[in-house]
Amino acid sequence: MTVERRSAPLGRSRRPTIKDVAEAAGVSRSTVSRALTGRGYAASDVRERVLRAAAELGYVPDVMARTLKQQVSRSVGVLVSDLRNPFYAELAAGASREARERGYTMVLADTSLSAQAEAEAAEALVALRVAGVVVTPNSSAVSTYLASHGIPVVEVDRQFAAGSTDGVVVGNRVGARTATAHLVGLGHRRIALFIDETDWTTGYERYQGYLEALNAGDIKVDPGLVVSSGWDVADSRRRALDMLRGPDRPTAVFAANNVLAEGVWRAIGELGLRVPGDISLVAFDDAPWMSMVSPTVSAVSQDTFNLGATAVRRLGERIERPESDSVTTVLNVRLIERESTAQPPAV
Amino acid sequence: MTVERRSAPLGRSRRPTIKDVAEAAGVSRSTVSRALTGRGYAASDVRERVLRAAAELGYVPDVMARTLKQQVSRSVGVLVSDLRNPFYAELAAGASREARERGYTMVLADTSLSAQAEAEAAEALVALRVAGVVVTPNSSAVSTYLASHGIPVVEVDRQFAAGSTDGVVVGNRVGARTATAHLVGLGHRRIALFIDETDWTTGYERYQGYLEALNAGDIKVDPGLVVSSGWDVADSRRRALDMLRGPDRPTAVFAANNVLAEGVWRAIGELGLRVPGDISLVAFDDAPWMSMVSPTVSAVSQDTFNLGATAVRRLGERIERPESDSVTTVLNVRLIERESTAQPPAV
DNA sequence: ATCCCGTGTGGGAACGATGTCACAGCCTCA
DNA sequence: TGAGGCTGTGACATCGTTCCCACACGGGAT
Repeated sequence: MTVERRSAPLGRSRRPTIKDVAEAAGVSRSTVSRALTGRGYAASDVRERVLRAAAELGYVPDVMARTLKQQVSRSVGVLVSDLRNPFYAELAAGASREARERGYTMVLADTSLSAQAEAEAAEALVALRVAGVVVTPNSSAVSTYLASHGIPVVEVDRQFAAGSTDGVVVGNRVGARTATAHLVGLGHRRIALFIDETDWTTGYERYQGYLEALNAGDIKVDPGLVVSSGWDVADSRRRALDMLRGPDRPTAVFAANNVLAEGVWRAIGELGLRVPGDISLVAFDDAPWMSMVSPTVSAVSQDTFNLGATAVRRLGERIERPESDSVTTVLNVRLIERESTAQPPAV
Repeated sequence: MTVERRSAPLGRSRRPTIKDVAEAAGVSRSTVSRALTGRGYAASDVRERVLRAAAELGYVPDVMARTLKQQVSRSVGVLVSDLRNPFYAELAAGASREARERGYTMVLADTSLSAQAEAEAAEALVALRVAGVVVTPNSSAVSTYLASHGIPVVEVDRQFAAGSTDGVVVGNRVGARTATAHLVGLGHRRIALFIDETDWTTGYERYQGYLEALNAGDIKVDPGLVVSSGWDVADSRRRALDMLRGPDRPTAVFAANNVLAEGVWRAIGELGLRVPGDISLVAFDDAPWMSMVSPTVSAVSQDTFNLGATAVRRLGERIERPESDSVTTVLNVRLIERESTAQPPAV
């Protein structure tokens, strides 16, 4: 790391306040407020003068003062698990755009899957008096805490407080069932499931979808084929190596999210297995790499950007009508069939 | 999109203020403030009582009021171009972690490469009285504007206001030179450069690095091999198809960022060219897919997470000592040699 | 006894914006 | 002419917090 030195400090001067604008325009603070916000009377020539004075001074109303007075801010909090995961990044991007379109400032925190960080972030949001919060929750703690402070919450991707807070999720069960049924339809009977955990709604629903498809195909569930892997690629890769090196390996794998799919993909590559000749692979959550590798990977695609945008939209509605019944919005998913799935190898 | 209905509104009650805590503890507001902030005297038994009362009430100090009074907030703004690009997502993740560690709240906006959105975001940050801003700038406008409001700025990834504001960048020139020299060293003489634009410091430096390596190898620059592509994958892919279908195609391509590399990669795949047999590829900016595809793609890797973290750290220092000279920090990059680069095909 | 100092505590004025309220003009209509 | 209705403006209290200042109390030195 190299450091070069350059010059130049910068002069600091007091930021203009509404009072400065008032003096410059020769009117009172009240009049400036009315002219700028458009609430209340202001003669057109006066309004003109005020606007010009404000522009000349580069006046920007102080959100702190305004919020303090009005007791309601124009910012929303967004809490995501891990920005480095493209899923959450895209979700945040969607939230960001929708927030901007609705005139909200977005306060974003990456909770890094740590309960500690999540709690701190939640408290910071309460302190900021945000108008509402969108969260990809790890427990019901955040929703409960925020609700106790009267802050509207929308849970996105997964739900812990369904029934008492709004939620925006995707059709996890249907998606998982479709993906698994696709494999069954191709003739697979030994289909492994890689999943992170089944306590959350996402994992639970995907697991159920997997089971449903097997049942529908009259396939007995083999618990040895259901791998409850950890969070990261490394762990998933290790578990996949173990399983695929075994004697009685599956002919197909359904990976319940993009991280697990990456681990499985790497393991397959390392073992020199051919896809889909030796083994078929289908993933939940279509990550960019899946359409770039060879063979391309079939995946259940969720519109993640839209997921984030929808959550913020729902939050906006909730803020406007706090007393309405809570709603769970389910976005549809679709299976994209690519090259990684085919008939099982002849025995 | 399906919608289910669920029940339950929630009781709203006034948020506890410092006054409520004071009454509960039987002391004055001043004493509560001293007890909680630790500034000024407070007898230990009184402090105890106050802390307990605050905890019981679930009191969270109002950041708005505090900021209004103190005229300095504990939040920083982060402006990035496009969260959907893993580069910016990772940068934001780094910024997020560093901000949290330093006790700052992060206000993040995705400016979507639109000057309009950027200007709006900047104004929102001024209104929020953020302590400082980290930005991946598109012009010098933001830095200038924020500086005029006395808000410290750190430019990250690229610089438009070098000399007057701090910057955190990577060794673009060295990285590009190394990557190109790697190709030259393998025997390539027709090396194409895909680059977005050369007006920004990133593009300019990478271009210069490319030229330097060619010069060092006594290779005459062929302007026809320098492609100034647009922003997105689709555009880059199109330009790559054009070039690689041509009669006199290059034996190697250096793509100056991950988006351009993706476009080139897709084009190569569509044309059925073999990497590195027919053509070598090296990219600036190591994206996840580059180590997953086959063959894996050689790339100049920058520690993007660290880039974001460093920028926030630098911002923190600047906030503490506003008058010190501005500094440009250059993070080192390194070339990761993978499978996509080899000797040119025998003629 | 008086003064002074250290230790605690409370009163009250900010910070910047909003919005209610009162009121000053002016016009219209009875 | 006086009542009443508009239009337009300014004074002022308020939001929740901080922090300067005044002051009360007790003890030690004069």
